[in-house]
Amino acid sequence: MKFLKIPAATISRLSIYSRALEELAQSSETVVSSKKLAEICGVNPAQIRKDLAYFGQFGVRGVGYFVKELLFDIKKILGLNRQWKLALVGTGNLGCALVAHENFTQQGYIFTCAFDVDPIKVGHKLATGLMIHHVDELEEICRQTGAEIGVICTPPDRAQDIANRFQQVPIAGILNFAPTQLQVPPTCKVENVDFTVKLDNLAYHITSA
Amino acid sequence: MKFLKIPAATISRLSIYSRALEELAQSSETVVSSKKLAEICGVNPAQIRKDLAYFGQFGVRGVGYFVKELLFDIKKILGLNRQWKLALVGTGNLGCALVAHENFTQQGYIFTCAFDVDPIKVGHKLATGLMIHHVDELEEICRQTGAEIGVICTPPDRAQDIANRFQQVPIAGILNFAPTQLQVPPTCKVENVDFTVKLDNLAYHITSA
DNA sequence: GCCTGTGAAGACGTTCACAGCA
DNA sequence: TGCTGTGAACGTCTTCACAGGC
Repeated sequence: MKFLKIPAATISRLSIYSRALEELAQSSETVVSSKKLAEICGVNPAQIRKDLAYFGQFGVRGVGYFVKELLFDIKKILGLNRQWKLALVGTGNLGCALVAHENFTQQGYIFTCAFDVDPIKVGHKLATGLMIHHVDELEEICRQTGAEIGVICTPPDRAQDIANRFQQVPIAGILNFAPTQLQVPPTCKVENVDFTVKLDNLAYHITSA
Repeated sequence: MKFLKIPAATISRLSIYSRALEELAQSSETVVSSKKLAEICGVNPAQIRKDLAYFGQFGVRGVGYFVKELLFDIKKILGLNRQWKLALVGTGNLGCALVAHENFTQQGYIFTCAFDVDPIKVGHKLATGLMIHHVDELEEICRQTGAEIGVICTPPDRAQDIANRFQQVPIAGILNFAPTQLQVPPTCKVENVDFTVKLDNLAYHITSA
């Protein structure tokens, strides 16, 4: 079924299903129907079945889905059945908050290196013990530590330069917190996390309500 | 033209256009074509014209758009021609990083109050001077400070409770950083900022590339 | 000639409705 | 009976292509 093009929205929902299933597993639920899972995740039940259908058949007709099995399968689909090594660039408030964020580690995302341009920071360690290197060493240290995903927490005017350097490593994915549209080759996947856009959405909806 | 239903994606793009136009204005560009703006924002030129068409006619045929005028108009559409008061709940690493975030203030988003449950934090001030109140006082202080948008930076298991309390204020919009699907009445608009979902997207795309 | 504004066409994603099976 | 799996219908968003106007 890998031939069909899978909607990006499907992947995001799988991630949400996975979280819901983890909670269900902790509540010792063994079976869940698409209807119940849909309620928890706030989507249409048919949507869940369609999303899963892209990857195979995971349920039992008349019964539903076995929570642990489905969780395992979804994690495998998403590639979460292993650890992912992250490289942080920009150790400001936000960058530090991310490194300290427990959810990441729980889900198998590990920061293996951190970078900054501030000479006062370079050579020192973050609260978690992670050493801060100068951005000039980015390519070398990323390769040494085997970083696979880059996390950009720099001011917007520095972000594109960092994205370019990541291509030299090369790094396959970038999580971009800088409010800029990065230009990268198609071999590199970028996901933007854009607080301001989200706030603007709220402002618009409140204004025109 | 307000009768037509406007795609959510259009609003998000307007926000991105607005940022691009701000940069153009700073570079002293006076006119921009949909083609050029599209390149900067990484979208189709027709998309930009369609997005704007929902709200009126802003360009000059054969010429393009006047940067400052269009910027002004888009900001007005989004409701960014005024200040917005934010209430922060959860003063962990992430919450503190947000309060300190300069982009917010620049765009007219101001934190007017902060809350936590930790008795060690309550009564103290954040680095910006913002006093931390106990969550029990949320409704009262939000009303006093006129907070319009709530920002949830609590652990996921506390997020729904906070969302409920926000309804009592009432608050019209929530920016939710907790990895949970909040249940709220239709009068309250929620925007989720979900790092883990984004990382999972990267993991998936890298894995199945 | 050039670029916007926009109806029409096309692509895409979601929901329906029911067949298939425990 | 109950719930999954799925083709078909539907609705939405994006892109095309060209008319309209500077």
